[in-house]
Amino acid sequence: MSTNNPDPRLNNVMDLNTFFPFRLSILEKRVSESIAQHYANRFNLTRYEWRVMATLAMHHTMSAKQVANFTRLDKMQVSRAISGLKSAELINQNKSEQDKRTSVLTLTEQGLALYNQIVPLVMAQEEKILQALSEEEQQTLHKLMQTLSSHAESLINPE
Amino acid sequence: MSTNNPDPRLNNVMDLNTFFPFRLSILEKRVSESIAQHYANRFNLTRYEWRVMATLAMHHTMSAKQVANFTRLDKMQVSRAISGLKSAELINQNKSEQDKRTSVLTLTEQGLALYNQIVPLVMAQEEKILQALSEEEQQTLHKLMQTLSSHAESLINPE
DNA sequence: TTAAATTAGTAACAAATGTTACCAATTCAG
DNA sequence: CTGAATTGGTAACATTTGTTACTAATTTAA
Repeated sequence: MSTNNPDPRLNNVMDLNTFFPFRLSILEKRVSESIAQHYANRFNLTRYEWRVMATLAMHHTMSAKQVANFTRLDKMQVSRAISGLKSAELINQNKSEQDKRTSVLTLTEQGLALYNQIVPLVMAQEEKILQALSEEEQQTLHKLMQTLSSHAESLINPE
Repeated sequence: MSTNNPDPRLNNVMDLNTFFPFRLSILEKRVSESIAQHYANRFNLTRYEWRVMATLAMHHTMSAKQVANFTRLDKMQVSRAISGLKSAELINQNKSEQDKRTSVLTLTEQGLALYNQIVPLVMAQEEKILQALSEEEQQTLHKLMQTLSSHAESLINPE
C-alpha cells in the first residue's frame, strides 16, 4: 500500500507514510493497545484509571490537581477516573484539612494489591516491545524522544 | 515532579516517567496537537477527516475500505469522516460500477484546493518540530520507530 | 475585615466515538 | 443455478469524552 497513483490534478502530494505525526500516532496506538491488554479487559480499568493508580503509587498521596499535572490529563478526565476508582474501592478520597477544596487521594489495600498485580504484567510487556531494539538503541530512542518532547511542548506552550 | 515519596506500603514502584508507553503517549499527544492546530479550528476538519483527505490525494480514488486499511482507522470512523467531508463538499462519493457495495471516493475541486492549502502548513509544522533534531538524528529516530512499530504490530497481531 | 477574584472539583449538558445489527450486493459451495 | 456465507457500508443505539458552568473554599487586595 504505497503512494502510487496520486490525484493527477496535484503536483505536490504529501506522503502520509513518511509524515512524522502519522507514523508516531500509529506507533503510539499499537504500543498503548498492547499494554492495555494487560489491565483493561482483565481488570476492568481504563487507561486513565490505570495512570491515576500508578501516579498514586508513586506519590502516596496527592490531590486530583496534582494527579492531573503529573499525568497530563485534564482535570475532568481525572475526576472521572477518580470516581471510577472509588466505586471499585481501589482508592480513597478525603478532604484535605489544610485546604478543604482539595482532596487527598490514596490507594486502598485492594488498590495496592491490584497495582502490585498489574505492574509486573505491563513491565514485561514493555520489555517485550522494546526487545526489538538493542540496549543502546533504546537509550538513543529515549534521548531523541526526550529532546523532541520538550521541544514540542515549548512550541505548544511558549513562555 | 519526580518519584519522591512513593507509597510506603510498596517495595517496587514503577516510575511512570520512564515507562516507555507513557512517554510515547505524551509525545504523540503534543505532536498531534501542534499539527492539528493548523487544520482543526482553522478549517473545521477533524483529524480523521484530514487523514482521509490526505489519503485520497495520495491515491486519487479509493473505496472506504481501502481508506480504512491505509489510515488504520476503523470502518465506522471512516464512514463518519466521509459523511462530514461530503457535507462540506470536499469529496464525492459514488457507487462503483464493478461492485455496487463499494464506493468510489475522490476529492472535489474544493477539497483539492483545501488540501493544497493545508499541506504546506502541516509540513512546515512537522519541520518545526523535527528541527529539535539533526538530520542524522531524524534518520535514526525514523529507523528506530519503524523497527518498533512493526515489532509491536506483530505482537498485537501474530500470524 | 470584606468583597472581588481565583481555585479545586464536579454536575449537567453537548459532541464524539464505539458497538450492534442491519441492508444490499457479491461470492462461495454444493 | 441457488441458497448460505461474506463483504462494504451505514443507522441506531450505548458509552465515552469534551465543555460549560456552577459550588464551595480560599486568596488577594483595598
